[in-house]
Amino acid sequence: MTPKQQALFEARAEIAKALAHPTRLFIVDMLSKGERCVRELRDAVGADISTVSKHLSVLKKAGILEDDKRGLQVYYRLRCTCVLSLFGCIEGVLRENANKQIAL
Amino acid sequence: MTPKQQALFEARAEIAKALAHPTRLFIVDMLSKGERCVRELRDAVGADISTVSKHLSVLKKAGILEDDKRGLQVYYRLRCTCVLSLFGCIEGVLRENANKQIAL
DNA sequence: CGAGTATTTGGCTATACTGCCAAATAGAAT
DNA sequence: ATTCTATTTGGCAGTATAGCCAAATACTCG
Repeated sequence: MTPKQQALFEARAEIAKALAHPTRLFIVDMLSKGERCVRELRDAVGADISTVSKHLSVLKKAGILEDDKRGLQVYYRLRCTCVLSLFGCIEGVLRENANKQIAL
Repeated sequence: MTPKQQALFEARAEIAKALAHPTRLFIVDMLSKGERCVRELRDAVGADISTVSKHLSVLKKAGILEDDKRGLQVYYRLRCTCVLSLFGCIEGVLRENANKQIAL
């Protein structure tokens, strides 16, 4: 693995890592239906608001979300919908797993 | 988040987690060109063979790879190419990040 | 069978992540 | 200006992950 490849795959892994958590996937899914403020997300997720806020900042840092403050609330939304096709990819693997009995 | 949703997003996160590491993404990329045995992957990755073996087992457990032993070697390959479209998705985010200056 | 080769597993340490609480910040409203 | 509300940040404890070495396994070949 050359340093150049290393850098490329690290960049990719940053994005994958940001998505590698059930709560964050849930948030992305929820935002695919439109922007939401932190409290709305907190209510849906059911965790401490500081926890939700930290998840949001992980997704934002990875470039998956963007936010803006309007009034007292901070609204988050998807920065590009291409992330959604990621779900499709992942579902593809899950379907495969269901079909061919996966042998561990 | 209902228990049902919880389960769904946990299943998805398992797959995302398996891909959330530069070395594992590199391995997936390499296997997209055809099956390889562990030693070949080790040479390309440049880590201890036990490390590579563990990465492979993570990917296999997630249902992304399958393997079979032929002679002395164990050959790994992609179980479904749908994972490759994941790269496309991720590249999409990276491109977006490059375009709109991402503000942290 | 016994030696040799490819891979996996166990064990350990170092590092990173998660989630909660409490405290800090930012801004709106009185 | 002070208070109140929404969100973020710091800090901590618990848990998980990564990578190496050494030992175990699985199998082939003499």
